Amino acid sequence: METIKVLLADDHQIMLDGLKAIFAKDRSLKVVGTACNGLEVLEFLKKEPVDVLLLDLQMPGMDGLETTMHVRKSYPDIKVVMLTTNDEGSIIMSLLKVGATGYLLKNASKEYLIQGIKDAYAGKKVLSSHLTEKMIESLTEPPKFKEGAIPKITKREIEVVKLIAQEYTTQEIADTLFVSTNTVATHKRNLFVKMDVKNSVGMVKKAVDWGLI
Amino acid sequence: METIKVLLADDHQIMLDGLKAIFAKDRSLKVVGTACNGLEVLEFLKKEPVDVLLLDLQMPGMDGLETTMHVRKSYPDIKVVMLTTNDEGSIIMSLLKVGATGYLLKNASKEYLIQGIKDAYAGKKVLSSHLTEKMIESLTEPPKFKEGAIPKITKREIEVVKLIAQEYTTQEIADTLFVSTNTVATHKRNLFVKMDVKNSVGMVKKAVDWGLI
DNA sequence: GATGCTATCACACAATTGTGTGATGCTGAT
DNA sequence: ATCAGCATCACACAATTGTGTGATAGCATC
Repeated sequence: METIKVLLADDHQIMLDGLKAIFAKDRSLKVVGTACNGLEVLEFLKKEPVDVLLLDLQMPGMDGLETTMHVRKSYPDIKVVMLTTNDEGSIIMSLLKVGATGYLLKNASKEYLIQGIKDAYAGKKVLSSHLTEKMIESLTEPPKFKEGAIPKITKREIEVVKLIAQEYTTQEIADTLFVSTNTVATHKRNLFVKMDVKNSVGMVKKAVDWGLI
Repeated sequence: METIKVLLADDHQIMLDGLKAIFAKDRSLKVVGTACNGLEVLEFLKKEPVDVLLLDLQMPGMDGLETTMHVRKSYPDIKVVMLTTNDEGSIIMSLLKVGATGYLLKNASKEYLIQGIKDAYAGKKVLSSHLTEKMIESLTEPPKFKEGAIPKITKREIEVVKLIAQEYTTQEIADTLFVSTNTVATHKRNLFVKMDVKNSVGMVKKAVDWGLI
């Protein structure tokens, strides 16, 4: 089996040392370098090939998210695994969207970490099972938490929001719903207050957030 | 340990029989009824309490997705676990968003099924590990496709988009970026063309879609 | 050094949006 | 039967947005 070349990035030296120690025990992994921020990572990549990048989410300067974006762009074959204490669902989502291959918690066991790197190298998406939960929750729950504050939006109002989101003009909405522009304007007016936004842009954004659309 | 009351719904009698046989082996589960479509499920729920609903995604009449929505609305405490052969990421997402607690494959092992029901009952989100992969992919891949068509948006233009998304007025944007309102208007104008939208609402929506924000 | 792109600005005008205020009929819940 | 909430409309006016048509200057690339 060939050796997997791993690059570690974390702004805490202790963490780097710890990880190196952990990976040193496994013959199939080799830590080819370390970096303490995103820029150093990019520098390193210019000089040496890397298979898997283990990246801390929180770093000074260029953070994990931004670094991932850059790396994905220039080196699409490198697998990026995020390593962090953070377990906020929405952040995980952003990362996966940006193209991270995996997302592990810092308090994962040594074995889990090593396996995670191997899986990532093999092209598998890696996610701490605990995080899978979180992520699903971030999809499932939002409607509940956020919506604690969600006011009742009328059926009619939702129709209006949807049409606005489709770039319809007040006039066009009025025509579509067979009401006067005044009525549509009133609906919008009420929505602005209910949703606590200043204009249609804010309204649509929030509507998407709230899953109204 | 109290018994978990399970309601099975599937349009194939064989499947129902098979599931009943599987669950009969476990003392902590009790199949209190079966249904062959969504309407029957709702009928049953009116008469008897149920803890976990094991639902086939494909059913004639009211399908799993629709049934889930109805059940979630009227009986928010019932855990809905989807059981299906389908493993399309995007569908899973829809289900989870609608409030399904889990999603299992029909070819899962008996043990896995039983454990899945128990986990769901305990409030855990259940997802076949194979499906987790799929789901993540459905989040990861889309951006790649879409981006083929994404035009080059300038750094400055992105700043403008972001501010618009924050409900800033053209005047406010101008003040923030220390340029004239004319300049901002021009940026917007160019963005409308590049992004092929009619107004700020469409622009912001598309920007979110494209991950520009 | 021509060309293309970005960023900047002007000016005017049309179109749309947002606000203030007030009103009517209908419906479902109390 | 009353009352709250919804949907509907009017009218006027301010504010903002969107468009048409230029123009200039910097910068990179070819």
